[in-house]
Amino acid sequence: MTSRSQGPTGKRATILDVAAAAGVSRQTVTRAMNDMAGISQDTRERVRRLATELGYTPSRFAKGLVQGARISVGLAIPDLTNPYFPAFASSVVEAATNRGWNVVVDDYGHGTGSALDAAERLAPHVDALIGYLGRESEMAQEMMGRRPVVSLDHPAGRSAGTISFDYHHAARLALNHLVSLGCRNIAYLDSDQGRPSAGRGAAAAAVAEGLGVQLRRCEASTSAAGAKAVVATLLAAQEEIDGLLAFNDLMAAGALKALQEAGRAVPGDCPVIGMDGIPLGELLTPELTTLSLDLRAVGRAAVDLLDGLLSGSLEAGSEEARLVLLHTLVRRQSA
Amino acid sequence: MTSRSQGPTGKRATILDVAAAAGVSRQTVTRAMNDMAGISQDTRERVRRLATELGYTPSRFAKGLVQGARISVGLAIPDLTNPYFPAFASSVVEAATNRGWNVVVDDYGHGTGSALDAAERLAPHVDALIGYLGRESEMAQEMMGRRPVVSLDHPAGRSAGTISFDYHHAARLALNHLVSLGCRNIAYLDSDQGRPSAGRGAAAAAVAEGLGVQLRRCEASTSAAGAKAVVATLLAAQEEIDGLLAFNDLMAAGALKALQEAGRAVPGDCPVIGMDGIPLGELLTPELTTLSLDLRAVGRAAVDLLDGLLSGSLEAGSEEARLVLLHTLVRRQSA
DNA sequence: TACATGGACGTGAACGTTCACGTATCGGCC
DNA sequence: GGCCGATACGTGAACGTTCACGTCCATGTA
Repeated sequence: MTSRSQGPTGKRATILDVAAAAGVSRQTVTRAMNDMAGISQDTRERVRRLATELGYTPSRFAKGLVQGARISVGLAIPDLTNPYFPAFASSVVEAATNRGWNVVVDDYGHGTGSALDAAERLAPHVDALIGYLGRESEMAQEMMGRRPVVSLDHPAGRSAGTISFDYHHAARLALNHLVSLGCRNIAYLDSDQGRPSAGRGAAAAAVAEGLGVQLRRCEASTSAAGAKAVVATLLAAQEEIDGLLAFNDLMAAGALKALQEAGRAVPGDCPVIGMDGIPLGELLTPELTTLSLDLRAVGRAAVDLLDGLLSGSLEAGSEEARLVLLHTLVRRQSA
Repeated sequence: MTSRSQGPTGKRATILDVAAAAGVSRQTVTRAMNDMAGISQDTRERVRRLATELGYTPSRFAKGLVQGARISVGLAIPDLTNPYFPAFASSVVEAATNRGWNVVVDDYGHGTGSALDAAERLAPHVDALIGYLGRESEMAQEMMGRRPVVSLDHPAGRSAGTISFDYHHAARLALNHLVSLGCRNIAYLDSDQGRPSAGRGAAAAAVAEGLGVQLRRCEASTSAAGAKAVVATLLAAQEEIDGLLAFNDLMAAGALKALQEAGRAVPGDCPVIGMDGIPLGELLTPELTTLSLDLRAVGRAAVDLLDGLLSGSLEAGSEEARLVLLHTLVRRQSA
């Protein structure tokens, strides 16, 4: 309102406009804007004033072109609405910021989009990619060309780096514990899309078989509400369930609700174990026993990996670029 | 490993390298890479193959410089660890993606950083800024120059756009309800940093005075654990509290825990009301009554506002660019 | 034969910076 | 008077694309 000199209409002001207005050359404007030597205090201030007056903002493209800009990494996430992912994203952003990197976030879950859409959107704008890409990590790596992709929870993928989890180890921890509590008819509440973590259910089944335990697998949408509904019908069908392991903590929370509403005591009648250890678990009643992951460590690891790949100290696709992390059993009240 | 032609060391391949390798001109490479007309199928494929072989990735800077690139907006967030912010961020990302915009996320909370640090990091890389910036929104707008800043929860700020909340309205809803439940000694559990929402406590106090109700204000760190600790000591001190309103849902969750551990029934002995309506509330026991905000609507509104400002249909700093949203009382079990 | 048509390609210019120089002016010193 | 060193500025080139032209050649057409 005050000065509409260069409103949203009309071309944006360039360094030359400022130079002309100040009656100096490009280079002097550069010197003024970037606090360089070789310019008088007077000129510096005058140029600065003129610059803000004209609404001049240096073009990040021109700057990037000539200087080679800071690294910017894409973060492809299935669903920021599931508390697991913000916890992870938060640590990625922190680690990246510490290195002076930018993070461009894409959430491909809210539509019915695929990870590939996210990769496609991000690819032209980033120097590297981190994400839960599932089987689409291959194509994503292809789209990124030489630029490294760190893909989580998809060990089979051919991305430059990989972070995955030992689900057999996790399942052993959980099932051993449930068995030690006396559970014999254990339900495994799986995610129906099985998008990234298809391995979880298979591992649980394998371990259960090894232990000689009955494992009833059922599927629900990856949300508390979905899990609640499925467990409710399971209980209504008089299924003999005396222990429950869930695909993730959110689904465990839904299961807890269903058990509670059905009048089943937890852990008394049916111990419940969640997975991944999101902060939410501690707030539930009863507090959720879970296969915990140090989520901040996961984010840090992803960025570390990327750093190695970008700097060349780690070779893309090599053994050292494939990390496997372990879950820990955190005992709280629910089991 | 297969072909290290242009590893991380050595300069990156440019369009000219590809052109030379293919024995064609720049323009032909452009035509091949961008699916343009005026090129034979043979050449297109050959160039493409050579390009991936050389690890050629078009420079986003050069491209942006000549074409004027997609809009990218910065999102400055205090703490992705607090479930409120991912819920908000998620809707911003969705709305932005729908418009073909990029979102660069910065979480300034994990260090002891200020919003200004985030703005400083983002400013060189984005065309606009959305964020919970508190009083630093002024300086942030200054750093951004003509580029619009939409600042949340800081109505006094001089940013181009503003989204704020009517806390008097919210406090009336909550306190009226508590009073109608028979509460007379109500505690207001405030955030100690009061970073963005300093207005919440003041509004609650004012409304309480209007209603002639005793309002005991106490402060805790903005987390479930912090809230739990403070409420626990409050109860241990034998304070006569028969109702509680919390700064946000996360703190309400902590309060719930403390009440439960002190053997106080909720809502029987002490109804509890949270604020903002994050999804977490439904998973608690008892389910949390809250002053709910349509979080997805907040994000959409922010992006809409930005769109108006960028397109020029909305004037920076004008009345139309200052939105005020209302909380709604969602009754669940806790009050 | 002359000339238009169109497909497949090439070339100068432009985008907005910064870098590495070059130049003018002034004061001081021998 | 001549030279030196600062200080304060200006200028060509480069960064890697795309755009708007131009060129060349084969094919058809009158």
